Amino acid sequence: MRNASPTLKAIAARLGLSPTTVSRSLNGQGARYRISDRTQRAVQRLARRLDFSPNPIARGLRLKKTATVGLVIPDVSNPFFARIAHRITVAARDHRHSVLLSDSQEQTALEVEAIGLLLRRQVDGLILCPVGLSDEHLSPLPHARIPVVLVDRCFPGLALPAVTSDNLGGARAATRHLLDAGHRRIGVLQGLPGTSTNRDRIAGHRAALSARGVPFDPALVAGDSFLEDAGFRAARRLLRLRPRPTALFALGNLLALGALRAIAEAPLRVPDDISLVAFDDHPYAPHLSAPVTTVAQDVDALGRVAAEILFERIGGRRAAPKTRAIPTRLVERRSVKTLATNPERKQPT
Amino acid sequence: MRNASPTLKAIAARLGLSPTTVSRSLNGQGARYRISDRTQRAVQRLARRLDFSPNPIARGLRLKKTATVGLVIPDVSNPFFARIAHRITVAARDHRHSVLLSDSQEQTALEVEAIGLLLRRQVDGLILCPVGLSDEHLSPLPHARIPVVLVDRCFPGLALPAVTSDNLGGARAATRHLLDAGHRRIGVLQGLPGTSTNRDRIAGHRAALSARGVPFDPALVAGDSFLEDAGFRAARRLLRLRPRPTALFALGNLLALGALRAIAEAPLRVPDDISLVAFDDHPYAPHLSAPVTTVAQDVDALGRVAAEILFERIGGRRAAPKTRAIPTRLVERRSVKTLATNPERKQPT
DNA sequence: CGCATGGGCGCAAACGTTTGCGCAAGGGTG
DNA sequence: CACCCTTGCGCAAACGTTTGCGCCCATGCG
Repeated sequence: MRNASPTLKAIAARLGLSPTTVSRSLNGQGARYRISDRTQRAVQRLARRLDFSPNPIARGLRLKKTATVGLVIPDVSNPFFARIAHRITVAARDHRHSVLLSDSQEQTALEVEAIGLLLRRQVDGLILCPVGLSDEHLSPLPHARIPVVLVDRCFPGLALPAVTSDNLGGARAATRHLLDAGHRRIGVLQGLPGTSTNRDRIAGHRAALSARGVPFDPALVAGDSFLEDAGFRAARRLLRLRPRPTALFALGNLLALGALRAIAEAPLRVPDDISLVAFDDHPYAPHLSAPVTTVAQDVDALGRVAAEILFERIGGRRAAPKTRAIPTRLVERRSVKTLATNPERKQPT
Repeated sequence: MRNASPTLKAIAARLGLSPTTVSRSLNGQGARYRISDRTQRAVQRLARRLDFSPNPIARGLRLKKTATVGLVIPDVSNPFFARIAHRITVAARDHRHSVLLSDSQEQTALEVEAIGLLLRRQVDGLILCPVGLSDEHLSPLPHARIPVVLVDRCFPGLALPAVTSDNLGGARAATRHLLDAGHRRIGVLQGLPGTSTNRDRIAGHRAALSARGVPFDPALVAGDSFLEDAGFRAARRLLRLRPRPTALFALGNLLALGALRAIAEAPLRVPDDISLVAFDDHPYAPHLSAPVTTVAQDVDALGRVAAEILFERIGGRRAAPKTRAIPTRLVERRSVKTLATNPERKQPT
C-alpha cells in the first residue's frame, strides 16, 4: 500500500550492516549464525518501522518457492466450484499462501495449458478439479516436484490424492428413497458420461435398484453433459416415453434446472404428475414450486479437505496418495410422491 | 508439464551462444541488436523443440512486471461475485495474464491485507470489489504505480475507474413497476447501509416514489446487511407491521431468499398475500413457487468491462478515471399482484 | 595501407533475496 | 607469548532473466 516496501539492502545500509545480516535477523536464523541479540532487535525494529517485507519475487527466484498455490477449476461461475474455490482461498490465506486461479472452461486443452502455466510459475502446490474426460495429460503430475490434489472428479488409475463426494452412496440413497415411495420406472438425467462423478452416481443408482430386485433399464437413462440445456433435452425425451417414468433423478444441479423447465413445458406438475430428486442441494431448493428433494454434497468440506491435504504435503509429509470420500446427505422435501398402489414400500431395509 | 523447462543459459550453452543473444532472439529484439537471421532461427527452433519458456519469476524480478493481475472479492462463493471472477479470469487469459485471487470475506481488514500482499507481489493491475463500507484504506491506490479498477461498489470521492450496475435505474424501475400495479405500502429490505449499491438502490426507490407523489416512509425500510439471515429478520419485522405492506422489495438476491423464508413462515403466499420484487436475477427464479420478478444485473458485463478497462490501462493508455454504469433489466414474472382497488394504475408515464 | 563503417555478438550489471563459507577481533588457556 | 575457540558479522555466488554498452572482425573506401 504505502510507497513500495524498502529493500533488504536499504535496511542494511541504514544500519551499516550487510544484507546478509539483515536477512538472517529477519528469518529467525540469527542464532544459527551468531548475530547478536542487539543487532537482531535493531534490524527487526527498523524493518517493522519501515513496513519492510521481502520481495516475494526475488525470494521465489532464490528459494524456488513462491508461497503460492495453483487452482484449476472448470467453471468458477458454477456455484459448486465457486464454493470450493472460496474454501481453498480462505485456507490458503491461513497458510500464508496466495492462490493463482485458472478457469479451464470445461475444456481439457485449456486445463493442460493452465497446469503448464502454473507449474512454470513455480506454484508450491496444485489443486485441480479436472474436466474429467481423460487423464493422460495428468499422468506427469504424480511425478511433479510439487504436491497435487484432485477434487470432485478422480481418476482411479492416477497416483494422486483426491477428494470427492460419496457419489455412489448419495445416488444409492436417492434411488432407494424413490423405491421406498413405490417408484419403479425411474428416469435418470445423467451428466457427462465418462466422468467419475457420473459413473459413480449411475453405479449408486443401479446398486439401489438391484438391492431391491428392480431391473435396470438403459432406455431410462438420458443426457450427455452436466449443463442445463442437456438436462432440459434429456428430460423432455424421458417425459415422452410411454409409459412415462413416475420419477426423474437428475444427477446434477443444472440438470435439475433443465428438468424443471421440461416439466413445466410438458406441462406436468411436481410431484403429482412426476416425482423429482436431484443431486446437489441449492439455497433455492426449498422455495421451488415443489420444494425438491436433493442429495446435498458437503461442498465446503470438499474444498477444506483438499486444502488440508495439499498443505500437509507442502509442509513435507509425503504420505501415500489416498482418496477421501466426503459423505452426502439426503434432504427430503416434497418433490417425491408416495405411490399408494405399491404394497411393498417402506419394506425393512 | 514435462521435466521443468530448460533455462536460457542451457539453450545458449547448447548453441555455443550467450544468454544475451538467446534472450534477444526470443523477444523479437533480434533486429534491433543485429542478431543474424540464421542465429535467430536456430535459437527459436531449439527453444521450441525443448519447450522453453522463460522463467516468469526471474523475468518478473528483472522487469518488475509479472503478467499477473490481482482480484480481490468479498466472497467468491456468492454466485454474483463468482461470475465476475469467472469473466475476469477468462479475460486475463486472453491477455496472457494470470490471476491472483483473494477473498476478503466481506471484511475491510482482510481487504487491506489482500491489497497489500498483491502489491508486494508486483501484480500489473488490480481489480477490486470493495467491501464497501469505507474507502480511506483505498486512498493510496490512485497513486499506485499500477492501474486499479473498482467493480460493483464505487466511491465517488476516489479517483479510480469503476464499473457498477445502474443500481439507481434498476431500483427505480422495480418500484415503478410496483406502483403501476397499485402498491403504495412497499417494504424495502435493504443491504449494508453505507455501501454505494445500497445507497443507489434506495435512491432509485425513492425517486420512483416521489415521481408518483407517494411519500417515502422510513419505517418501511429494514435490514443491515446483504446476507440471507438479515433479509429474513428484516422481512419478518416488516411483515408484522399493521397495516402490512402489500409488497416487499428486496435489494439483493440473498435478501430475497431470506424474505421467502419469512413469508413462508408467516405463513403468507406470494403474490396473493404479498408481492415481491428482488434485485438480482437467478436461474431458479422462474421455478419458485411464485416465479419472482427481478431486476437482472448484467453480471457478465460487469466483469468483462472491468477487465477491458484494466487491460487498456495496463497496455499504457492512461485515460481519466471514469465510472461506467451497466444497464439493468426488469424481468417480470408472477410475484407481483395487481391491486384492482387502485384506479390510477398504468397511468401514462 | 589506413581508416571508417557496419554486422554479429558477448560482458557485466542489475533486479532482491538467501546461504555456504570464511574472516577478524577478542578472550581464554597452556 | 603462542595458540585456539568463540563471537559477530560480511563476501560472494546463486537463482534466471534483460539490457546498455562495447568489442572484434570484415568489408569497403579513399
